[in-house]
Amino acid sequence: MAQVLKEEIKNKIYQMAIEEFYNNDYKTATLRNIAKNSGIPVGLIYTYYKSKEALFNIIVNPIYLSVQELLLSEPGVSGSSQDYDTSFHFQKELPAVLNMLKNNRRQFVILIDKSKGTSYENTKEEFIQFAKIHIQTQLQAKIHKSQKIDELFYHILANNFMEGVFEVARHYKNEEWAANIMQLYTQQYFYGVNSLIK
Amino acid sequence: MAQVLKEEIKNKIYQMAIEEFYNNDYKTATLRNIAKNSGIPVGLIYTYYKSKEALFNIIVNPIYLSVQELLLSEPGVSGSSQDYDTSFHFQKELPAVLNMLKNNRRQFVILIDKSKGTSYENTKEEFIQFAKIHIQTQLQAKIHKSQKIDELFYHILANNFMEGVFEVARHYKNEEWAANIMQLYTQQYFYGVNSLIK
Amino acid sequence: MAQVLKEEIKNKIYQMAIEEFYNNDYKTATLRNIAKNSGIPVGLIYTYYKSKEALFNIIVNPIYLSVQELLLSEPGVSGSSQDYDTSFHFQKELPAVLNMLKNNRRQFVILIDKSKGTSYENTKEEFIQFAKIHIQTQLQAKIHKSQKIDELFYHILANNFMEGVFEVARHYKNEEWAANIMQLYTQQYFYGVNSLIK
Amino acid sequence: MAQVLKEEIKNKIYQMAIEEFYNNDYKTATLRNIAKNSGIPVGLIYTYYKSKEALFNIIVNPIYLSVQELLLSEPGVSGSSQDYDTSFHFQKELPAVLNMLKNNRRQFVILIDKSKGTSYENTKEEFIQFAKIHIQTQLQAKIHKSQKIDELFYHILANNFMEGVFEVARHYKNEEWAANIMQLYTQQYFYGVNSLIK
DNA sequence: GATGAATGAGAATTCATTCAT
DNA sequence: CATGAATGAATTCTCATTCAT
Repeated sequence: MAQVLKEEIKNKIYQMAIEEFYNNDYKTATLRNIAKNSGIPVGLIYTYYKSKEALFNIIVNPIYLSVQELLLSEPGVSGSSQDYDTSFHFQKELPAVLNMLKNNRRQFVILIDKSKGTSYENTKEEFIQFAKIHIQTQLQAKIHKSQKIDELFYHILANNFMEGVFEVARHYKNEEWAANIMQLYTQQYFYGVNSLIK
Repeated sequence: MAQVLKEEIKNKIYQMAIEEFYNNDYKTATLRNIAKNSGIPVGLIYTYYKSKEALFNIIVNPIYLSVQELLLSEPGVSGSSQDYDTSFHFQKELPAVLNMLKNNRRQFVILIDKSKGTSYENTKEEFIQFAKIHIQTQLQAKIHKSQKIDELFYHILANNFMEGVFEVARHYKNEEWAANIMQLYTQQYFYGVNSLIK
Repeated sequence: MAQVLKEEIKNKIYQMAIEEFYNNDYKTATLRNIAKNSGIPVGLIYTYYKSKEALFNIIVNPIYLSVQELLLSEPGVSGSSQDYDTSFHFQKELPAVLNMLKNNRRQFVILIDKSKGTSYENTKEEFIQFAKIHIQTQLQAKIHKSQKIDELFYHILANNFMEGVFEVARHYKNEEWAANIMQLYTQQYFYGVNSLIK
Repeated sequence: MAQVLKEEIKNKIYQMAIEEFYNNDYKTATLRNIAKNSGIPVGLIYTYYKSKEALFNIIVNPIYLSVQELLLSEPGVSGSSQDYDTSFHFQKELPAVLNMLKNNRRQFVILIDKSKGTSYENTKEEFIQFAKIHIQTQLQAKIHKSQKIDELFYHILANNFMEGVFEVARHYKNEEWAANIMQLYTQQYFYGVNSLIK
């Protein structure tokens, strides 16, 4: 039961830390607030988490890893050649993404928007880099060799694409809504991208 | 020459403040760092700027005003009916945008990405709202009445579009490069948007 | 016992703050000094009091309220018509005043003499105004209509009268002493005032 | 002419310093303000006055000396034996006091009310002590030996009396007004005092 | 002598983290 | 283990005074 109690407290801290980091920054968030909202003394946080940064990491790291995995996964052999749904093999990952948003959207937003001052402060950029590689690979296979496209343009496409996900995370309503938005916006995205290909 | 010296230091502080705010946040940035990098004692900053926030405002306000003006300007009478170049009358403003980026891209990034904790913290959202209104107006005129589109989707489109500008600002190389990217990316954007209109 | 310790320190700070504010001004007093004299680090003050001003207020506010109440109280029905003991119904309040001086004379002096720069900086004047109203009412009922007395003279009488209380507070020895002084000085005051009435 | 100019500047600083010390405290007043209001650079103050405290002293010292002199002067042989006008030989000094108020009332107020933090911070008390000695001497000559009066009561009488002067200084309107108030208030004061003498 | 920028010593305040109980 | 007070470093900001020009 002590164990149960401990888990409860640990979890309460975890939840309130999400609340705090989500509403503020890493820097702006205070352990005092987290403790107060958890109904426990400040010192007790250190029984469960080594430091402010460790607490932040535990919130953010699982999402970091799983999103990283999604973004690094191989495109898979999509034999079909429909224009857009194969691009960036995104359709395949969509359910996983929606699931992540459903369960952990706030951790995701913290990771992306509130991590300045932690070791995750470059995560957003890193994710966009991963997306960029996919997009670049796919597009370069399709466009005419002579058509020179700046590296950074792929970056912007990637950013654009990823920002769609971030925005859904930031303004999340419910699963259906998210699925709907994502469908519309990937359509818009891929039609747009295909327009670049003669 | 004392006068020259004064201007030099004031300017040095200004430049180093841009550096500091750009690399950090408003909150994370310290006057200590700005002073150190300017080679002056901290207190001297107050000879030139009233406070940390005043220094921030002086960096950011001119850009705020000019971008706001761009976003609030009337669409103008585009007689032609080519699909995308009339949309959001963006082509018209392009030169002004490129010019702003050329001269003040870092101030712009600070305004957009680093202003948490200042009176400008909602600027990014504000700008996206302005863009959203344009986009919504234009799209609603074109799509079939029966086609129901979530408010948030317009928001995402607007965010997406604006993020293109932000990204160019964040990774700016040179004028040509920016012009080229912007051209590509607005094309991609508008073709994508048009795909939504049957 | 930790609890006891806590109260002890809080009280120590409170006492040393009275000491510091009493010997200096609000502005001149420093938390550094208060901390040093309390044998604690400066930051610890903030564990017990929200700010310098909050600490000041806690010292001064109770006295402010109780004295205000005394000064606003109705004259009451003094049937007798002896000249001076009805004037300004002061005799009635005397015990309360003596009690206040006995227990909180230093807080009272701080409130009156050291509050420049706080929200209490006009308290002395405010109290004198209250006294002035009483005095004016009483005197105007007695003097001949034709006798014109400058508004400011009532102010000086009120100031004079109140200064008697302030002086007792500033040089307080003990209860008996205070009672004695107050008796003498109100007598002197009211005989003087009566001399003005033909 | 350089000398004339110098005198002008020196005088301007002097005047603006009076303004500044009068409206604030010694501590709260700033040389920056004085310089700004004098239309000169801060550093120039140091050409004419050695330090902030020196400037304060020059404003306040002449008044200090002349009031001190007034208060230390011998009662003189007032042959007449009217009750109150001989007491404290005040009538004799009245013209000098009125003259001082007319010309230097603000310096006087600064000396009395704003000198905390300077070497003059005890002047008010000192002056009251002087007055007390007079009052005590005079009263003790008249009252019955058996009547024991506390030392501090004389102090309060003295304070009371002096506060009358201070109040006139603080709210000074014009010479006539001052003379009138002083007459009324010394009357009130001495009748009151006489009431103590059987 | 005049100038006003530069200096440096505080002041209030905030927190992550530690540690005695 | 739990507690929350204690610590100390860091931050913004203010000025009297000095000093190079």
